[in-house]
Amino acid sequence: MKKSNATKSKIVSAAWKLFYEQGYEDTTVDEIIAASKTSKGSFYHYFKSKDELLGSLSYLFDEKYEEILPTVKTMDKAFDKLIYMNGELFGMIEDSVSIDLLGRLYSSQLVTKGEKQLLDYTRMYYKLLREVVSEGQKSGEIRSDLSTNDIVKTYALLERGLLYDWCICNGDYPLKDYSKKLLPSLLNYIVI
Amino acid sequence: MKKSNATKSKIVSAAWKLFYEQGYEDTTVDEIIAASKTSKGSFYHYFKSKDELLGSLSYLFDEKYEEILPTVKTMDKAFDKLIYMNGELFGMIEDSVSIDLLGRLYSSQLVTKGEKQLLDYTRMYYKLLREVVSEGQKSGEIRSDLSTNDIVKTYALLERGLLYDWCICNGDYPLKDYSKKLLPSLLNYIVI
DNA sequence: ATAAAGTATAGACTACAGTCTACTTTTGAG
DNA sequence: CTCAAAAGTAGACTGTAGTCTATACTTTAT
Repeated sequence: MKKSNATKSKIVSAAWKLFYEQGYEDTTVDEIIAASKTSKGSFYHYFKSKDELLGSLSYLFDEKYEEILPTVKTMDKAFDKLIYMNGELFGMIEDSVSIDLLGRLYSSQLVTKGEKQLLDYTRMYYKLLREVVSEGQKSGEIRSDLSTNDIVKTYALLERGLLYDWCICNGDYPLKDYSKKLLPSLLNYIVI
Repeated sequence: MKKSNATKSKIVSAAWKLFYEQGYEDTTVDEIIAASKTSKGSFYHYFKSKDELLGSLSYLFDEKYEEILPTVKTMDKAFDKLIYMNGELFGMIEDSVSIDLLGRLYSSQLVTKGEKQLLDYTRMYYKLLREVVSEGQKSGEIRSDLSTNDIVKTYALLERGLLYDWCICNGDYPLKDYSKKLLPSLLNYIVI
């Protein structure tokens, strides 16, 4: 087990390098194992499929949330926090995530037999959302006749819907701006 | 061109039969052409890919809309029409569409190089939505500071979001009921 | 120390989506 | 009616994701 993490991360970094250089589809598993000097056996030991490797893209969202956490703490309205978080996330996605890879992620999460990282409720993404919503409920700003989890699930559903749409339209409109126009209206139903 | 439609529909019906019997993934193109007594050449003449064939599932939605059209006409509020249409559609999906196939459809539409049937704005689905929204705007029930198309796009986005979520959760909650709770609140922003 | 069990690596092999090339049938312009 | 272009059919072939079997390395238990 000693070398395990070394091998796994060699695979991961080679894969992401290739994905960004050539696109997901045009990168073969054989290329990944050649570039990382590993083998099919190792690759499929660590990942159920090529898609599962792609799933780690979800955790990029968490890094962003981690990064903006301090700023979020300084804001007082839960509603504003949510809008701000969405803006930062979508801005980051627009600027630095390949739409090909994002689309592949959303596509593969629907059919994968492996982990569904998008639904991993232990992720920072969900943790922070729960916190913000729960506080908003305590302060009376957000309705309490719905559970925190229900509201978080709905918020996540809306973000996924926006991202799904952006991907299926090949990113031919500005994601962050579009969401800025739409999300606040949609979220109105959670405030009192 | 005489036999063309015959061959195409032999392929289509064999394919759907097999998809429902064995699932999408477990049905091979070779099986489809064997069952339909056609050939690889024909298959790929009519469809860019196995996924494109799956795309015709979208048109099932249109049939439903066609079916409920008379009832919709009898209703007066645009808002009620939209909610009713959604209920009927989602009810039909819940009852008679395999979630495996729906998930595959939503998955493949994100990555297909072929037609994106979900975005085919000539479909009955979009036609009827445009009609309802446009009438609602004329009667002053729906806000007119947004274009009919923008509102229709948003409505479609929400439905896709709801369906994406239902698929990714493996259909482990009742789609129609869930939407009945959520959609009216979300749609509030389109009414005056 | 050594055996046994568990974990990791290797690469040959398989299954299947999709391509390619050659052939056949249909269409329609003159 | 003829014949050239277009549309359709056939199946052998290719590329690649994923499987399988064999071997090597690591850990734990006695």
